[in-house]
Amino acid sequence: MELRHLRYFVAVAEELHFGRAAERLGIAQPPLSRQIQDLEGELGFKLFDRTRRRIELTAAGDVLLKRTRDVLERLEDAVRDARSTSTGKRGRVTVGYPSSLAYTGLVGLLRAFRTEFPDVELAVRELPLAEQLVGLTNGELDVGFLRGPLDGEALVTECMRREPLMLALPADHPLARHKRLTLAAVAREPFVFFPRVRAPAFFDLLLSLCQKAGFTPQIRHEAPQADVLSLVAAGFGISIMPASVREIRRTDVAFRPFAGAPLTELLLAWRVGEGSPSRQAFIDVVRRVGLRLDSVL
Amino acid sequence: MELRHLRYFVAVAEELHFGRAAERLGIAQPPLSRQIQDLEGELGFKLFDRTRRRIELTAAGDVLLKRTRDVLERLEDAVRDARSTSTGKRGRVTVGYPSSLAYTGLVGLLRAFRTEFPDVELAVRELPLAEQLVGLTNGELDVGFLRGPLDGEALVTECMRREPLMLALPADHPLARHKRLTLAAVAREPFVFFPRVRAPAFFDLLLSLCQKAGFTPQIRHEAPQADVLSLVAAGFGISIMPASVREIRRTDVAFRPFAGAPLTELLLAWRVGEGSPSRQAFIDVVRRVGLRLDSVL
DNA sequence: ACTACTGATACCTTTCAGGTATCATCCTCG
DNA sequence: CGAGGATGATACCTGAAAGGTATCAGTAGT
Repeated sequence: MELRHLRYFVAVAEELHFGRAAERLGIAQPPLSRQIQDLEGELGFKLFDRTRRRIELTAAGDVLLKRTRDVLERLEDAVRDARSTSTGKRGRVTVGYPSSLAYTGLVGLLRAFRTEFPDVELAVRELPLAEQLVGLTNGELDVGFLRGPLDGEALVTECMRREPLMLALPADHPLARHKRLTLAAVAREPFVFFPRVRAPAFFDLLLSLCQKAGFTPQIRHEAPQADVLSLVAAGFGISIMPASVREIRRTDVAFRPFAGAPLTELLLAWRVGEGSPSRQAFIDVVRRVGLRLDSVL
Repeated sequence: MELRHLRYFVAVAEELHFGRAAERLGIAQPPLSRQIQDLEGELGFKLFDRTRRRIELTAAGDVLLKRTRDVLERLEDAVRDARSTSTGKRGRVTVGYPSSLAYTGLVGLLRAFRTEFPDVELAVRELPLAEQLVGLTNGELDVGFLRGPLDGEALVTECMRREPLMLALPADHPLARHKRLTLAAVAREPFVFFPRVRAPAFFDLLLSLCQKAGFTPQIRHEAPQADVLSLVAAGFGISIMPASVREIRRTDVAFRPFAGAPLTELLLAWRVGEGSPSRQAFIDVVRRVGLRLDSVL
């Protein structure tokens, strides 16, 4: 049995006239008769009573007609849905992001995406860089925002934002009086960093900065990214962070530029090769909308 | 698009391997590849990512797979249901019957039918003969039980029961003392009959019986079939009824045979030509089980 | 680098859907 | 009641396309 048989059957059942049904289907009457006969033969029961001049549906034919209409309709829906999915109008995107992005652009971006693709399910997960790399590689994440540099992963990256690193220190710290600082000036201060495993390349970048300034930082405390700021505010030490973290606007932490502060890149990354259309749609929106700082807090 | 494409697609999607899918389908691999390509071409989007050594479903393909499985399943169900209908295992039968049958065989018959065809919907309607004829002709009734004689309707009939007519008179009527009567004996009694339009042929049969006995009955009261008995019981007059009405066992009505009482036939009737398989199943059951008197009251 | 495996391509064969001509039947109408 | 027209079925032919065989091309694993 093929869809052809079903389509023909529905046409004949609706017209109750082989000639008109054939015309509607754009074929001649004899082949239509034969296809219906073939269908009846395969099914093993009659669909039409051909007694008298007019044909009419048998009880079985009537049942099959109703059900077949439903089946054909569902099939059309299925194709429509699949097509929507193929153009990214439907689907699911899983996005990873570092904690620093929560207040500095992510919300506006997600809002823009949802406006344009309301039927795409969005799953956002705050993850440290290392876990994002794992997720992107094994397919758990479709895209990730992460801070460079990356050392040779099989990922496509696009730079979304370029910003200098800044020194973060308690607002009441003596050095906070200076508008600008040098790394050498804070060589003897205790530092608060995130655990190296969370983002080794970025961690090593910070270390090498200190090395170049002629010292090795005393790392007194480690904390998940989001909590580093609180530890700094509480006076446990100072830290080095991307400039956008200022946007959180904590009054108990002072951000100060320092000499030789490198630019870091916030990257949008995804696995090479074909991805879901929804992923592509998300990437397109990010490219178009960018990471405008959210006007919150 | 044909079912073939869908079946092939499901096979490939499940195996994720053209070779194995082709083997499972019993065809060679190249035609399978081509059919999938054709399907993708017609749909306008890719169903599989063929990057690397292994193929995998695209997001759209995944959507289509789930939906297609559902569609194919529903189609199978539809065919199964239609087949059940074609063999009378499913469907609907509308049965007409005269009020006299309610206590004299119908219940047992319906019980037997329901046991054998639990999925066939039964609609039974108590109808006077005239309305049954209309219903049988226009298709509202599939089968009808009715009392002969019939004058030349386009119906197939089978005699289910043959029984004599009897005189029905109030239990306390003086004539009720006799075991047997003659029509002539009741010539001067008032009669209670049903309205002629309800069953003209049967009505005329009764009239002609009286004529042959040498009198014209005084019809004092008319009543719908079921109520005739009550009027007789109440002493409004006497009536003539088929013997099986005795089964109602009213103690206030006496039934007496009379000389020259003709046999009447209770017929099962249906319209000529192909009917629903359910109708045929019903007729078969009636033939097999017959109209055994119900053991009720 | 070589081999084995996978899907794609090229080309041929065969099947069958669809076309034309015609038949059988039944209904209608004079 | 006979003629004509309408309807679905049958017979037979043609062409598109489904399926087969042989082979290519790319990749992974040794």
